[in-house]
Amino acid sequence: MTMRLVVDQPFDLALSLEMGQTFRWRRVGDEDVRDRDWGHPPERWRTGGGWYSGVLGEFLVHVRQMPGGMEYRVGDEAGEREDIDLEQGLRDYFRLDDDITAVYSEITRDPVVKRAVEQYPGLRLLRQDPWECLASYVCSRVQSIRGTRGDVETIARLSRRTVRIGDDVRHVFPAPMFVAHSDLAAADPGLGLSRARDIVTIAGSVERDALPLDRAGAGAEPSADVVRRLDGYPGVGPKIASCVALMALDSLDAFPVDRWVQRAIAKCDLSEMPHGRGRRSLAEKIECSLALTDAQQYQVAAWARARFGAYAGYAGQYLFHWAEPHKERAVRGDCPVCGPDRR
DNA sequence: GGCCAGGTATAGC
DNA sequence: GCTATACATGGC
Repeated sequence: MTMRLVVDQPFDLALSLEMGQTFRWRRVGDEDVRDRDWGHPPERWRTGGGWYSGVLGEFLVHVRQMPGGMEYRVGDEAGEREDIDLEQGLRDYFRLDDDITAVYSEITRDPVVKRAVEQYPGLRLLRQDPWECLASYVCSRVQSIRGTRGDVETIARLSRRTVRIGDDVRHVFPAPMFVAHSDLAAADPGLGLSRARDIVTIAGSVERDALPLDRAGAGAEPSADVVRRLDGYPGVGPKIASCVALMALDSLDAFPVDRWVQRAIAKCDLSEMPHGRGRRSLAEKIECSLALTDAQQYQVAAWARARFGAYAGYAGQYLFHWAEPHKERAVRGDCPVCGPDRR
């Protein structure tokens, strides 16, 4: 049975699912979600009508965009559960109760963010499962989005628990316990030893104490504190910690700084960027795409909060997405201070 | 073969 | 606290 969900604000399903904030959605019928050619105008990649398959908690869901909202269908196991409010579950996952118009009016005060929003309207943050989000972003460490998808799917198979809609069979993402006592490195050689080891270690830690990933608890404190705590997991630094806080723990002002966001920020007015203590100013390092220290990433996040406001994380997602198709490599020799980029 | 990918940990200053 | 470097794998 297919059901409808009304969405009365900008909402681009394909963009929100495929841009690389989450890694387990697939187009139904395709073997894989292929990387889009983001450089083309939106008409080129907006699928409109195609079904997507994703696993939310225990359930398999298919969704597709329709005029005025979206349609969805679920597997039998979910259809039989009358205690589950699927529609509300989807509204929560897609953050449809966020007032995206209000978000836009906040973050588009910055002209660079404004351009990004105008180019990719309807890009939404998602509210992901914290443990899956954390494991996924450890996989994403210095890896392509495509490769990350493969690794996350391999971890999912560890649960050995499948759900299906028709021919579409997917795996439920395993609880930390399964991963903690698995040989992940053997299951996924492509993941690499260090990432596999970190994920297994984190799984054990979360199995013993899931409090750092508790959404309700995180909601009560400043995002900077949430991020700092996640930063303590092995193989997790400021960037991954910020991603989890933003995309799973409702810290909408968390601001992950990766290569792309750093490149995008270079286009912003950096006059208010703190100088930093190093030989080069923080602004210079950003303009020249030099590596930032952990402390400097936190300084940039604080700058972003001051500049973009309480929804700085939304601004960051638009900047991430906007930077990628431009594919401008770091400054490349025209930086008077640093010379050729060395990142 | 070289460069790149939604970074992090570590040694050395 | 900052800088440079190793790390591990696959795609182009």
